[in-house]
Amino acid sequence: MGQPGLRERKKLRTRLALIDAALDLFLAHGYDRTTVEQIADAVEISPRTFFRYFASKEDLALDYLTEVETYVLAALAERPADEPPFTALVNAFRTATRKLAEKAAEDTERYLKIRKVLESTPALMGRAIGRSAQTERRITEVLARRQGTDPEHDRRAQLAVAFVAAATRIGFECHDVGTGMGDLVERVEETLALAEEAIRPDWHICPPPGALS
Amino acid sequence: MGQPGLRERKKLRTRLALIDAALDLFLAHGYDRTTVEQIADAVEISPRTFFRYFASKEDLALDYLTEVETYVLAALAERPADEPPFTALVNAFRTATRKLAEKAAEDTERYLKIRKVLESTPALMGRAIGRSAQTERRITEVLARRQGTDPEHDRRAQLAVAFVAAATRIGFECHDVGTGMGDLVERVEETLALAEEAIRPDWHICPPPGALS
DNA sequence: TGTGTTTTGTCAGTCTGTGTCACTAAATTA
DNA sequence: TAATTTAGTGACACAGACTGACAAAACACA
Repeated sequence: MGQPGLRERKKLRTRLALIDAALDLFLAHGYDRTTVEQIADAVEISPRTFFRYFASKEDLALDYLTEVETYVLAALAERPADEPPFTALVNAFRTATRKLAEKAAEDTERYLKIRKVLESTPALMGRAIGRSAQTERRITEVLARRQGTDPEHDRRAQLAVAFVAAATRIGFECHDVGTGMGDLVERVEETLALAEEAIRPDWHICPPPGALS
Repeated sequence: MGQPGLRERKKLRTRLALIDAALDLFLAHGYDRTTVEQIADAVEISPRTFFRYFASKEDLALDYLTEVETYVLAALAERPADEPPFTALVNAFRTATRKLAEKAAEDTERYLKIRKVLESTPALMGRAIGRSAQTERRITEVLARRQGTDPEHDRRAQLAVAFVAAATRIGFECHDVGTGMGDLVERVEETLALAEEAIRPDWHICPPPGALS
């Protein structure tokens, strides 16, 4: 049992082939004007099988993004327990962004293609942002657990996550995809620095007495 | 031309009838299990005509929300020019929320129904958040014009809008729909106050020398 | 009342996504 | 190695969202 098994390997290959074929078709003809049938044909599988790999066409385009977002969860778990929450978040998003930029060329290329598709398909961009709100919830859970608070009611934690996530998103948005992954990390660092500048240094460490929970 | 004309009035009536019928069906059977045909039948129009009133089923469910968001644009335009940007934003979101809470009972009921549908349909909630990101862009444009900066590059403005919008969203989220519109304003006020508490009082008024643009 | 414009319905069609069933090939067991 | 179980696939049928084209109805106005 040293190998993942023949079946598993083939599945992974088909999955990647679908993503790559789809992204190229999206870039060539546009997301909306590319049909599932065309994608399936390019990989020589039946359209029915396409939906056994991805729940929807949208799913194919956005799944990789949520994967990236989970890096933040991993990075946050690594932060020392005594780090103030806002700082820990900023550092976690920083680390996750760096990790993305340092991936294999093949992976980053895939990522850049997705970004390009997103930029030329506003509706899809909206869906991506909607999804990342879901990830924010999970990040908030981890942060709240760290603080020993209830994620559903700790509004400071919710705010902190929303702030840092928004800053990171803005950093990504002002990164020019045309330049490859080169400037991405810098853009995000800059924007996170701006966010840190905006926040009171002592915020969230100890809630002022009598403050709203 | 004192009246909007018979035709216009009938169109408005049909539009509202569609929204109300749809919301009731959504609440009774769920958003996904309600078909456009059922909604059209309830109002006695053909399914084809439905799509002349709304671009999509999703559109029917979310259009009213974007309408609410535009209140912020109106409120921001009313803020005195010498108010610091972050304060102006907070006040604009405050005013917009109050305006929503003070609408006619019929309108607020519609709004509460939409909220309930959203809560029971995560996918739809995601779409709503994705759309509001679009509104954030428009708010940023107004704020940047106020400051005389370029909305595409003024990252402080982008951050400020994202922060205040996120705080407001969190305020809405922690408002219990079951209690009617009663506590909504308070919840949002509380959350915005928390956000103000988090931000340096002098932030964004005058960028520190040598800061990143 | 007649005429021109808007709105609506009908029909046919595309595309996404799902349920079902039979078939093949891998994995497991004897 | 042979028999058996299991997973992945293709083919077919179908529901539901949405669109384009054209004809019929409803309306506004002279």
